[in-house]
Amino acid sequence: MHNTLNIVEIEELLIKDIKKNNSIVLIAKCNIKYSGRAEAILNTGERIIIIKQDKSLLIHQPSGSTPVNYMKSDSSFTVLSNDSNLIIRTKNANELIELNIQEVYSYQSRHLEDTEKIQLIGTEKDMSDYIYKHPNIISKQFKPVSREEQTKFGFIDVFGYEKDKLVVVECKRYKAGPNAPQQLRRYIEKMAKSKGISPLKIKGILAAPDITKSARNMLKELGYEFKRVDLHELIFNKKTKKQSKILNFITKKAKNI
Amino acid sequence: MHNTLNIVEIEELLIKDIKKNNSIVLIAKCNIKYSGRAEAILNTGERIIIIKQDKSLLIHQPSGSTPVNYMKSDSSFTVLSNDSNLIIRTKNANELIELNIQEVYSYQSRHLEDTEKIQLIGTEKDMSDYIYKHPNIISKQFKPVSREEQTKFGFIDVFGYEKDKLVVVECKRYKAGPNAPQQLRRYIEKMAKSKGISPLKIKGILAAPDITKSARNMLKELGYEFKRVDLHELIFNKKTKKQSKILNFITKKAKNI
DNA sequence: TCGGATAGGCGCCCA
DNA sequence: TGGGCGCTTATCCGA
Repeated sequence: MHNTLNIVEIEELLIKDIKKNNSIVLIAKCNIKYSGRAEAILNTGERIIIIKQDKSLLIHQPSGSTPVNYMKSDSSFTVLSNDSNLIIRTKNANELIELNIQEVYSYQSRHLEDTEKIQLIGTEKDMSDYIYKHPNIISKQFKPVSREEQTKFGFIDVFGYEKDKLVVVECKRYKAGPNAPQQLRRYIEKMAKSKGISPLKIKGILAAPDITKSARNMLKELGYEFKRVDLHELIFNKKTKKQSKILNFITKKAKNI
Repeated sequence: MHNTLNIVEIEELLIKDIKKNNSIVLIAKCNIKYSGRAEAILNTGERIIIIKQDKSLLIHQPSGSTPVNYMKSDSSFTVLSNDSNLIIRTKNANELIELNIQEVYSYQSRHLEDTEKIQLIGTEKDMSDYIYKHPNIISKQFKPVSREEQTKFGFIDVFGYEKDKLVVVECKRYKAGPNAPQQLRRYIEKMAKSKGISPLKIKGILAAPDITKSARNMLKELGYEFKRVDLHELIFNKKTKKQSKILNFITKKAKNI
């Protein structure tokens, strides 16, 4: 039997740390009820519980990368002990979690200082930027006009023309599925309607590294084109300063596990 | 200045705990590089780092409910110390995270026992089940035939007929957006094509608690119907045994924070 | 394994 | 605040 921490002491710590806007990590045996957008129960097991200083709650099982239960930031917390159990009730506008803790194996808290934001390269936005700057990968005639713009027809990744024909480009970072041709169709039909022209007058291009078979069929039936564009390849073949800095992983002798 | 733990000791603990398939939680100051499906850097800040026993990695900033960096389960871990820094390198097939830890404020580990799975009620599947069992909420004539079935036309939520007219129902748990009418359209067109009939011969119904204005316009243009169905209301008005058990939250006097 | 779709999705941006 | 949409989406389920 492992050591477990005293429930009443943990209760005091929790109340103090939540008030002080500290982040808290518990390792504990608990069961959970959730009521809100759906209803859920999770029977007793050992989990990692995080209460962040923004008043969000995360409960993680020992496997999987998504939390099994969670609450958004700015939730309110109520703590009480009951015989040998510790109950944490977390509420926000329409949701409620009741965490019933039987045993606490570890309790850690600290106010965390972190003002940094992640810098991410290789998103769909980067892909549409790339196409905007290198329109020849779409076609020699393609002249882009706008990118990532919320037009009155909808949100179009890259928009431009070839000679006198309008062109709408929809980008996907990964293999395009059946939703992609539909999205393209929707933008084109809205644009055609708005401009009072036939949708057939607008060229649709789906730019993605790959496409599923049924999506390809759909695209063909709709009269649009698939253009293979693999952002990852383009980045690796033509590293910018930004990327080369990121990719410059230090390599040293290491203890492999 | 807070106490910080000895980097070399932490290195030893990490190697031991990863080998022993323990779950590990660190509170530490670190910076992070990621390379894989995208490229990312995150400069130094104080974070919560979790290495789960399934060999997944999660790094959480002090706010927000999604991890800022992460790796899937079954990744491999390499630990090394370098002057006063601890480096954890996590790899899987196509991805790499390098975690450079400057200070460790807390280290906890334990093998967690948890065989439970969450039981969830109120999903879209529950909604299509409900419609299947209570077809009158769609219309008096509606006779459902199948639900949640991967037909050769696609994955249709509820399928049936009214007298001699085919009916396709698409369910959304919350307010339907512009994608919903398109999805309905896609299923109906595929079905029409497959059966060699006109899409106009098939009735399309979008069942959802609400719909955005532009989605409503789109739906109208396509000749489909919106049917307000709010699963949450239905569940609350007509609690089943399962739900009433879940919703039976213990109410006791509590210390509000 | 791939494909298709949901998610208690989350988070971001923009009207 | 709501709408629209990408996400290192993750996760589930079926072919």
